[in-house]
Parts: sequence; C-alpha cells; structure tokens
Amino acid sequence: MLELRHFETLVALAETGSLAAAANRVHLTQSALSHQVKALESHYGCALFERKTSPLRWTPVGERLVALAYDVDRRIADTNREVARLLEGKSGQLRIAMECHSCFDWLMPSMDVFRDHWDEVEMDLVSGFHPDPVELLGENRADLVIVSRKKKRAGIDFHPLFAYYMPAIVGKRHPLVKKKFLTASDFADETLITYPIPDERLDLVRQVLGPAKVDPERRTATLTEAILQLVASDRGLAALPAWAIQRYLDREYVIGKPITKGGLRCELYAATTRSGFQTAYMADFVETMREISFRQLKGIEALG
Amino acid sequence: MLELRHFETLVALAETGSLAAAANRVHLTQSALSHQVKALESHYGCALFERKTSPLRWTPVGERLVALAYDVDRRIADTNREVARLLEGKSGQLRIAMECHSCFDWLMPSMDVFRDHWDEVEMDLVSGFHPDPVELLGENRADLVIVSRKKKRAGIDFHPLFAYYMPAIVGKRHPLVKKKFLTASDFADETLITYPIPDERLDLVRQVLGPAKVDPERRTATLTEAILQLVASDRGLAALPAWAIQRYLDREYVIGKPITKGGLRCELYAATTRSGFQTAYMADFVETMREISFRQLKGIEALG
DNA sequence: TTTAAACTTGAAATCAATTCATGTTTAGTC
DNA sequence: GACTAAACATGAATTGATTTCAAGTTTAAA
Repeated sequence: MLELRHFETLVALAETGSLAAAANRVHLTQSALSHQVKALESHYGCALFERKTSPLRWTPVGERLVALAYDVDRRIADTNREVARLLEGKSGQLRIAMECHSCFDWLMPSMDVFRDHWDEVEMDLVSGFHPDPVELLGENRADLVIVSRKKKRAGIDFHPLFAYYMPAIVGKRHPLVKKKFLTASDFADETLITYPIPDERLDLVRQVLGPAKVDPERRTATLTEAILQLVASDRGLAALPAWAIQRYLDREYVIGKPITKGGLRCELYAATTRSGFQTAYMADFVETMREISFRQLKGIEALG
Repeated sequence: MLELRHFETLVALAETGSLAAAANRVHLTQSALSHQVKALESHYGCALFERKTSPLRWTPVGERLVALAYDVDRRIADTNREVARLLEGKSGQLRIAMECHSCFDWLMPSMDVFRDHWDEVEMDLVSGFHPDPVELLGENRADLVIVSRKKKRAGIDFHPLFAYYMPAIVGKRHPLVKKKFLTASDFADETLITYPIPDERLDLVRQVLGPAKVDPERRTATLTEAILQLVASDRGLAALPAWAIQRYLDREYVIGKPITKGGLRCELYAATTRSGFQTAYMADFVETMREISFRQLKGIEALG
C-alpha cells in the first residue's frame, strides 16, 4: 500500500507547502498527487494535513509519515552511495566552473554536503573568467559547469537543476514600485546595473530587452552588495535572482518586481561530458545540488 | 527504480534461501521474483547473489541491500504502529487460546516481541482444555485462538499463519528408519503415542490413518519430552511438528520421516471475531506471529 | 544419461497509477 | 455579496509496468 513514490510526494509536499508545487517538483500532475494523498488517507483512515491553509498544516499522523519519508529516503540514498563505492574506485576529482556570477551562493552548501559523502573526491572551483565555460569540459580543465542555457554540443550532457524567476530590483521610493510588474519599456529611461559580463549572458537582456530593442544606460558592479546599494539609493535598476538577495528583499532594503506579466523565468543546468557523468559521484553531485537547492531556496521550480 | 516490493522480496530471499521458496512466501510466482531480481541487478550493474548455491550466497552489494530492506521494513512497521496508536486508544486486552498442544513453543517469542511494542495491551493465555476453543471467542472468553482448521462460522475470521510438514518420529534403531517415507499401513502394527486429545484434532489420524481405516494401539503423554523418550526407546511412533522438536532431530535423538510421499501438511490459523480484528494491535499481533515464525522456524511455508 | 528441481526468458495479460477533462471549493477583490 | 482566479477533488480513460504463463535452460543428483 505504502510505496516509495508516496515518500517522494510527502517530502515534496513538506518542502513546497502545496499540492500543485509538489506535483511540479516530482514531475507529476497535481491530480496524481491528489489521488496519492487520498489513497494514503483512506488507508490510514485519517487526514494527513489540513487543506485550505498555506502552507499546509500537517496532522500528527502526517507529520509522522513525513518523518518516515525523510528517513527512508536518506537511507536509500546512503545505500546507493555505498553500493556505488563498492562497485567502482572511490577517488576522483570534481572541478566546477560557473557561468553564473552569483551561483556560488547556493552552490556552497551542496559542496559541503558532497564533501561529507565523498571525502576521497577532490573538489575544486575553476577560477577566472571564461568566455565560454562549457569549453573547459572539452579541454579537460573542468568536470562540471553550471550554465543557464543548453547549447547542443557533441559529447556534452546538460542536467537540469532548477528554474527560478528573476525579479527586477527597485529602490523603495522609486516610482516603479507602484507597478505590479515591469515591462521592457520601463527600463528605457533607467540605468541598468549589472555584473560586468557580456549581454548574451544576462537573461534580462537576452530574453526581454534585446527582443524589445530597448537598450538602457548601463553601469556595472562586481559585488552583489554594491549593486544593491546603487539600487537602494535609486541610481538605477537591476535584475537579480531572488534567492541571491532573499534577506535584502525580506527586510525591504530593496523591492522585487516581476519582469513582464508572467515573470522572467531563468533556468540552470549542470553541463558535463557524457563519459564524465558515468562516475557515480558525479551523478550524485548533480542530485545533491538539486536536493539541497530545493531545500534551501524559495520560489524555485523543477526543471526537465 | 528501487521499490518497497523489492524489499519484501529481498527479505524473503534472505530468510528462505531460494527464489522458489521466497516467491511462495510473498505470494508471487518464482518467475516474478526472477524478473525483479534481474531488474535490480541490471539497475545496479552487478549480481546480488550467487545462484547455484544453496542457500544462496550474497554479494557485498546484495548484502547491503538486504540490510537496507530489513531496516526500511522495520521503520515502516514501527511507523504504522505509532500511527495506529495515535488514532485509537492504545490499551486493550489480548486473551489467547490454543487448540494445538505444542504451539506455545513458537508462540512465546512472538508474544515477547508484541509485548515490547504494545506494553499497554494486557496479554493472557486462556488455560484449561476446551472441546471447541473457537467457541471461546463468541463467549468473549478469548480474543484470539490458534487453530489448525478453518471452519466457517458467522462473525469469525481465520487469518492464515503458516503451513508445516509433520514428520513421523521414529527411534534410531527402529526398522522403519530404512523407509524413505511412511504410509498409513506402517502404523498398523505399531503403538501410536500422542497428546491426550481427541482424534479429530490429531492431523495424523484425521488426514491419514482415519481415511485408511488404520487404528493402531495408543498411548498418551502430556509432555513432548515424554513422547520423545518413549519413541527413542522404541515403545512406539509419534507424529510431531518438526519445529517443536528441532533440536532432538538435529542431535538424532530420534529420527523424522515424512508421512506419505508428499509429507503430511498441516496448517495453522489465528481465529478472531471479525470486529475484534479491527483493532490495530490485534492485526499487528497476527502479523508479528507470521514474521517471527518465519524467522525462527525451519521448513514452514506461507499460507493463504 | 536421465530426471527433477531450480531458475531464466519473452510475450501476453493483468492491474494499478497517471493523465485528462471537468467540477468544486476557497480566498481575495471590487 | 457577487465575481474571479487559484488550488484542489473526482471519475473515466489511458498508459505503462509488473505479473503470470508457457516454454526453455541450467544444475545436481541418481
């Protein structure tokens, strides 16, 4: 009756707080989860959580099952790791490069977890700027690259990590805070503050401003905090991932506004060589990044 | 990929030592288990156990998975118990009666385990002889009765426990030890030593001697050890469950011989009132009896 | 060499979970 | 208080995977 799939569902439910979001996370329809939950509830003869509250509130029974789900999931993951180590050599290296400037924020916790599980694997961050970091894979100067687009290339695999929405960042007293969402034209007469990277890597330019032929004045800053200070003092607008500046948004140091009606959706992938991904620790690292990110970042979505 | 059903299979495999026996235990065909194992092996890319050895020998990976299976199964069972307690009152009583004279042997460990899990439930053994112990249920003088036959009766449910084969017990130097198996006629000129209970409760008489119209001389003894002494000194034959006298068989204090070609198969059921079985601890006790028996008794089979 | 037991294999059948399409409920807004 | 959108529930149909079936292969024993 109880099955592992229910465990995945329960964990997703606990971490997302709603049926619809959890369904997206486990790549099922919300209807499927509804059926699953109903089956569990009729099996145990009691509700698992209160609907109509957000986030959902677990009943004691639900809570117990969620605990079980976490517990069992962890044990299975541990076993899979051990089996992988039994089967292959345990050591190796994992050199990570990033296209995305602020990804290090969310990557660090994943690296910490990974280091615990695979202490024989040597981890490194590839430093310096690279016009096309994916090339580092072919040159064997990196084993994994975090990128925001998949460009088909021979022998390279792109493993989806997650999707997120990038809000425009506006000062508290800026006139645009009154708008529900911003469009390309709202940027026309503003100064756009960005990291010092080429336009084709800026999602805002690539997806919104470019197509609309809007080319605002620019200013660059290397540090996220510097960008925020400029925005807070109304020297311009920026577009940053919400997860990179969550605490500043929470404190209302600056204000986040959706870009376009549906929001500006960005994606993240881990690129590896096809053969490199065969090793167990590599696959595990990708899985770890997904898990840890979903656990700690707000407002991200499953991908792929 | 990995699913709970695989865990059940692995546990059964570990405890029975063969595909066919494990299949019987989990109520599937041996083909189904073969497919399951194949799927697991191709998933992990390695063998789980060596075939062609009996009992099967686990590989390190197989061993790790079996450990996981036990672990997860136990955690799920624990959770189910806790949930049951959360939902209903925790206390109650469990008065057990037995039709079968030597069942106490295997029942005791199950009672011990049960007491650990449900210390609020008061357990009792209904003592004394009863011509029809199932009637104790209707009279509310017992909550559960161990019996060897299901007789349909209104409001009474029979929950299968297990099946076993009852060998004839023969002295070491008795001429019949040369035979591969005994038939009804072999008993004709012997003395049959039994517990002092009516014929219709003696499986040997009911299933074999009765139909063959063989009615040997009788002698009764209350204690199993007394019966064994009589047999060992060639005062007669007996028929006892192998699990009741395993250590005497192992030491060859007496010899066990199959009765009829296929062996004399006996079954055990737990009888309860339909309503009584609704309580969680009752269902758990039945489940516990099954589990513990399969774990500790040799040569028993799944039933139902 | 033969036989029986244990296991494997591929195809068919069965069963159950998911999706689809729709209905219902809830929370927020005018 | 009615209206809208979001979130969830439901029943029927589909899909897909697991089991069974029927036959073949291997192993161990006689």
